[in-house]
Amino acid sequence: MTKPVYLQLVESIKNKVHSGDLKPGDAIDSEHTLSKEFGVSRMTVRKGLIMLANQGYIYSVPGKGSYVRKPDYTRFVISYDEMSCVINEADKSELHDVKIIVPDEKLAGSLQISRNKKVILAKRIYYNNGVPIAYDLKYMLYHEGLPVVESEIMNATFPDMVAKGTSPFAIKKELVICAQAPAEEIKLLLGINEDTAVLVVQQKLLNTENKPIGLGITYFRSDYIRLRGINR
Amino acid sequence: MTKPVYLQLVESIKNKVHSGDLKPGDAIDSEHTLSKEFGVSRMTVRKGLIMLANQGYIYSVPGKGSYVRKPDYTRFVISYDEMSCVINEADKSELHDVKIIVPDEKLAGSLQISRNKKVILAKRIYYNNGVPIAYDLKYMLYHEGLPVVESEIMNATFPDMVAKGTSPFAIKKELVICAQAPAEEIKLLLGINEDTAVLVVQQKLLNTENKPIGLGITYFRSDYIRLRGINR
DNA sequence: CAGTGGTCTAGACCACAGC
DNA sequence: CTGTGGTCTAGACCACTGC
Repeated sequence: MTKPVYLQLVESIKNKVHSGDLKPGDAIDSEHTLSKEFGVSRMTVRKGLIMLANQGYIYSVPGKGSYVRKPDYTRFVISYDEMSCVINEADKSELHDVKIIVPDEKLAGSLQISRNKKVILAKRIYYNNGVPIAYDLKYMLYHEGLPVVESEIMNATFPDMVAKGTSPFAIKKELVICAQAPAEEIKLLLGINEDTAVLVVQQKLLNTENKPIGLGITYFRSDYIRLRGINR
Repeated sequence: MTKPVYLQLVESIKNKVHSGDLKPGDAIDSEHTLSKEFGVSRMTVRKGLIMLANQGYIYSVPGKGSYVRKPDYTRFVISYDEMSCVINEADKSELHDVKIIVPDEKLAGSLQISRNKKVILAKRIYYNNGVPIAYDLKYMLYHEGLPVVESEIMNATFPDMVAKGTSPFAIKKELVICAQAPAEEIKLLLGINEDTAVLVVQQKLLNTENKPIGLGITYFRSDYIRLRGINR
């Protein structure tokens, strides 16, 4: 079983880049040259170069050539899901409270709505082995005629809850991560004292027009959560 | 100025997915069908489909067809750099201490080295407008014949410091993010009390064989840091 | 002007799914 | 067997770059 030619070309160039044979800014041989070197058609060469470009190794300038890109050390991919990002996955979730509220100024600003709109607030606590490890608040725009039933709030994922009726692709999510010393309410709910901090993860859901349609804030016990990221 | 055909095809299918006309799991028309529909060659259709696959919209099964993928809400991209991720960028960095140490058991484990190897430890404090906002520890494997000079430690990025001599592409980074109540030492250095938590970001640098070659731990004042992530 | 990358074609052969 | 996606070719035309 032999690898397709365009993958061989990808590997060949990656090796030169990894070994330092090609350094950031260096020019790659032209597509014409590579097609002769590898004895393949230009389309096959292009397929490989496009893959290298997608993976951040090179970039191309029309009329000039292709060049090795400087790697970006600041981009990381993290996998975040409020139920499974804790050290030992949350095994139970308990609905603490659901109500319809009138937003205060800060929330109205976050959701970009006027303060006379109604908002659904669901409070939830996540457990691991009986230990409360996270306190979760979810704010959703309230729409007449689209009642939220408890089973949905318990079982659906946040995007599913908010995106009822629209395509799941029509949603963007933004995360904001920070640390806090726990407020009194949170100390009580999670059974911690001031020696334990909380990691706060805010999720904002946006529709295709970048209008907020939901806001989630999760307070994790610092001794039960670790977010992991990798680059590339 | 008219868009290339393969981009028109990409847009067309994205629209059907966004509108809910195509739902996750649904089959896309075959490449042959699409090439007739759009009046273009099959290679042009494939270029569009490959782009859609790269962007997570569809996946292809050889011998069967292409299908709409279920979106992944758990993947986020964050941009992290210890100097510029704070709310107002750190404007000054001060070297607090540099020394060569013998690792304790935990550090030796983290770096996967034996405890008789030497490690360089650089302690640093970041400031914003004169306020200390972060305390930073960097551990690097010590190699004879590769002296670390102070100017490098002050000015180089962490990967550059550690990767001297090797290609910058030959490095992977892993992040671990958590919250902590500040230890006494950190309270003093950052001038905070127990009402302020710290966000801890650990960076591990790995070479191509996945061996650790450097470890960085940064303690940020919780009131000065916010990490942001977006999906897709 | 010659060389470069970007787009596109009209075929071809293959391995694979499913009937 | 037919239909599917995966690979590949040998051309073509275009817009752009730099001389």
